[in-house]
Amino acid sequence: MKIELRSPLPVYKQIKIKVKEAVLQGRINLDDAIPSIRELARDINVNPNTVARAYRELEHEKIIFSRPGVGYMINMSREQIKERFLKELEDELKRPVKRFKKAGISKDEFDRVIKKLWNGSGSNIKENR
Amino acid sequence: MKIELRSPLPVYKQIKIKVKEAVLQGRINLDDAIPSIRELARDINVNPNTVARAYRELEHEKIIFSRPGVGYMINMSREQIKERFLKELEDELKRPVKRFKKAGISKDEFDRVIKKLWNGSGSNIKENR
Amino acid sequence: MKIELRSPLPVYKQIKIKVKEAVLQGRINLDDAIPSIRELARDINVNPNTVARAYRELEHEKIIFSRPGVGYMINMSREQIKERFLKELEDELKRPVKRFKKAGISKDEFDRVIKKLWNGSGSNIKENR
Amino acid sequence: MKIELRSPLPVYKQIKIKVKEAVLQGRINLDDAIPSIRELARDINVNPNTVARAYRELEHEKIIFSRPGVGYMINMSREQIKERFLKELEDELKRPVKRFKKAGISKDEFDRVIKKLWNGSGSNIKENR
DNA sequence: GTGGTCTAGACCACG
DNA sequence: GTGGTCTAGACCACA
Repeated sequence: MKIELRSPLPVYKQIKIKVKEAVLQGRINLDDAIPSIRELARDINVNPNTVARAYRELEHEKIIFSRPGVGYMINMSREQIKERFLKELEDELKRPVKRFKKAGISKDEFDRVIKKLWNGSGSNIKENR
Repeated sequence: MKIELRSPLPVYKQIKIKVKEAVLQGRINLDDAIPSIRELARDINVNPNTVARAYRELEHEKIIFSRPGVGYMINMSREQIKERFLKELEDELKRPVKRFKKAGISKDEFDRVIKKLWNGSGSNIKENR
Repeated sequence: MKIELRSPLPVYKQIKIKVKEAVLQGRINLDDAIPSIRELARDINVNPNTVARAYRELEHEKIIFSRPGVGYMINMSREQIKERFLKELEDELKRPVKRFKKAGISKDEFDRVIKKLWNGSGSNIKENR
Repeated sequence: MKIELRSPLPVYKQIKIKVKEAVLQGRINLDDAIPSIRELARDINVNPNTVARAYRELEHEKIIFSRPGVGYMINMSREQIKERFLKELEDELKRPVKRFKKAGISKDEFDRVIKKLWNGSGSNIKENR
């Protein structure tokens, strides 16, 4: 797991995303254990409180669950998480799309941008909050 | 100009967007004056410092220029601002699109979401920062 | 006389410079009249108060003098004004030169920049305050 | 870091320069933390808002980056900052040099002034904005 | 009147 | 503790 420190996206949110992505990519599955808070914190070199916050929220979203004394496990199927993920991304796209329209930019130009973004996928540092 | 004080989008950023939109929509043009800091602050009921910050940043982006003792004027043609605006929105869309791909979501599903967003354009209060 | 409205250099200071330059370039001479406040204000499309301020300061510097009922005349020889002008420019160059040195930039690099500036002289809008 | 409160150069601009100089002089390096807003504000006895403004602008210039909850870090190599610094100083010198030429002053006289400025480097209080 | 800088102090999110 | 936003109000220079 790689955290982007220069990103304005808070670290705890980045961690949440990474966990979900790991399931979506099939790297971990339902009932699998995920790294302990302290282990992960050491690995990615962040404050354990930050990892704890990410896990706490994931637990609250019922994506993971904690087995005291054992650790955290995945609590949701890939399909369910995918559904959630789609909804989140949709929310994130809402505002820019709305701004496109409000600025009087044509659907053609919009489609061109979207296509360009889908095809070109180089790594980039900047993130949205 | 209407500002959403409860939006997670900071007020000063909302102001910046509104000014750009006003040019894109042809409501103000190159060399036109925009409302004075104090006037706009009164109008939208925020502190003058907040408006000043928005204007200052627009000035750094060369979208407007200041004439101390006179006011702020538009410094960029509609076309130039449009270009900038497109780039900004593209940047804002980059991350979510990349996450779409990373999550192994198909182009079909992606297109479906995009289409839905473009068509359904009702106002919504929830925004991302 | 052309005033650069987009410049951060206040208009009244630009006017002062222009008057001095006119003498230095031999376009006006000792005891010649310069445009009246209202005339100049109309010409360059600025507030008469602004021209008045420029003239007042020029008078205070003994570069012009007013003959009530007649107008303003040049009060200083080209040579004297040149001397003043040199001193002013020297003052203006002081700070950047100092910063060059403080930043640990070599004399060679400095000389290269100076040479480049002296040779390349295209028009530019930006000014220092 | 020493700030001249009486200088016509605004405090926030002085802070920006000091940060850049610190990197140029090798006192701080890429990825190093710089003093926190509140700490620096206390040290140089100015309001935290003033420091925040300086840092914010440095961030927009990509000289530093912020990790909310952690602090600000240097985001640019010494070489990159040097390049920027040179360009800034060049911009600052442009106007006065142009005026030298416009006033019909010879290259010899100009070189004499430049040489004098480079050699005589005593501290001086008067500064241009 | 205008913009530009600065202070004092509040409240929030992040780690 | 850190940064980020915002308010309230002061003082200055410019037109």
